[in-house]
Amino acid sequence: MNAHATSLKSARTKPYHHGDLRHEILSAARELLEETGIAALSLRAVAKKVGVSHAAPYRHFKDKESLLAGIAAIGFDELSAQMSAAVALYPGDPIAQIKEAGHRYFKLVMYSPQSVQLMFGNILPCDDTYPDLVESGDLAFDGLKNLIEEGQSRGDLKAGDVELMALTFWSCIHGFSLLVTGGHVQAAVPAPTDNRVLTEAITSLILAGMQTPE
Amino acid sequence: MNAHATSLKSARTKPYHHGDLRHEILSAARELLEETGIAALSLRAVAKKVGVSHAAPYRHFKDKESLLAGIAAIGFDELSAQMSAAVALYPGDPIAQIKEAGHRYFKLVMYSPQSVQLMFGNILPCDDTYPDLVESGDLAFDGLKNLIEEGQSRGDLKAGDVELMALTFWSCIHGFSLLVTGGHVQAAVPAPTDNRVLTEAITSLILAGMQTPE
DNA sequence: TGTACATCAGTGAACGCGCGTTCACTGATGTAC
DNA sequence: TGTACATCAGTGAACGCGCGTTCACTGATGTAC
Repeated sequence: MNAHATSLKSARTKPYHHGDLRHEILSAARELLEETGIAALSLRAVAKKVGVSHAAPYRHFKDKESLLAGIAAIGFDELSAQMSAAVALYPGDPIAQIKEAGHRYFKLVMYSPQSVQLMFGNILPCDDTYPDLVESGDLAFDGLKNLIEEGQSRGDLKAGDVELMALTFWSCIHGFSLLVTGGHVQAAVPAPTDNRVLTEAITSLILAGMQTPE
Repeated sequence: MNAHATSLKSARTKPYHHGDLRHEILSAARELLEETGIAALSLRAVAKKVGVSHAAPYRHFKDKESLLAGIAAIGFDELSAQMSAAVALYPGDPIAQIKEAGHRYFKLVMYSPQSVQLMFGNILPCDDTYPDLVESGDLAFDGLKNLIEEGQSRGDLKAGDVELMALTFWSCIHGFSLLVTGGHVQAAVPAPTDNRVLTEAITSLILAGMQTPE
């Protein structure tokens, strides 16, 4: 067995230096977060999942809250990416873009409800400690406002307070998504059980009040 | 000092038997919950706040989760009371009743966001362990559906799927309330800052799509 | 009315546990000569 | 290319802490006679 083989083997089993521990920690933490909930998420469990000593994360994160902020940041990035994708999918059609954005927002909440709770649930200090997070949230909201403005200028949407219309739409999708992940919708609405259909219906209903009559 | 005075004094300072410990525990727990959040709420802190040994709560609650369920139940009772009050305030006017209910829902979330999180946030097992809770949630939703049906039969609201309309309205108010308590609305909407006005505006906007044109 | 006794409600010590964080360390890596 | 050394990344033992829960107990209450 030569030196090369030895190094390969040790690399396979347990290299001392990890390579990309920060990202692996974030990734494992996101998985654990969704499995266990925010309250039960511990740095030690994350380190264990990655296969690293429980002190290792402190090389990459100041403390536990800083790790949580990192997770939230990824969530906001994901949200922003989904919104962009929705816009790209229906160029020049703001109504379709808004509907698609709503559906993607919903899917994101379904897929990672605990992350959303972390992003919007007042868990992290909102003030100034993590300015990036506030900015990310604002950016997503600005995107929605732009879509509504575009819809208005094209005559697809009624005139009206853009902020208010955006907030109403966001509130509705946000609330609906949380109610579904909270398990309160299956009980309330026996049919249709297909959430894709339900999201579509709700989105249409709320847009109905904003769209110009044909 | 006779026996009566002694008993009075000991009653004032520290009676052995408490009288209504269950309710006092629930009350203290609700306050602590709103102060510290669900994750940081501990049975020991509740007992301390009431001024009782940390084993005493186990006389009245099987375990911590059972106490949480008790808090949630109070929250649902409160919600139900507010909805009834809203209906009673505008007899025969379902639109006004719905608006008032929305505003009261919002105020309830503002006043006790952590309780709401406990009620709707999938913290307690939703299945069968606490059937009262599921039932309470359903009752509130049924009330809303009744209002919408009444609005439809009076010609104030458009015909349409009652479940869907109720769910849309609920989602919107729920989401808006959570976004406000999460601190995401002041940032997004600089004015109007008065949440009463904002709630009214949102409620009207969402109802606009459901109301019959005059 | 008084007494014995069962029942109830709260006590305080103790259990084991997992947590966040610190710290002196050690192994790996890269760089200057 | 080889060697010395600084820097970096991860280790594992240790810290103090607060937690949920149990348990034998004790003080208070109510009831039967």
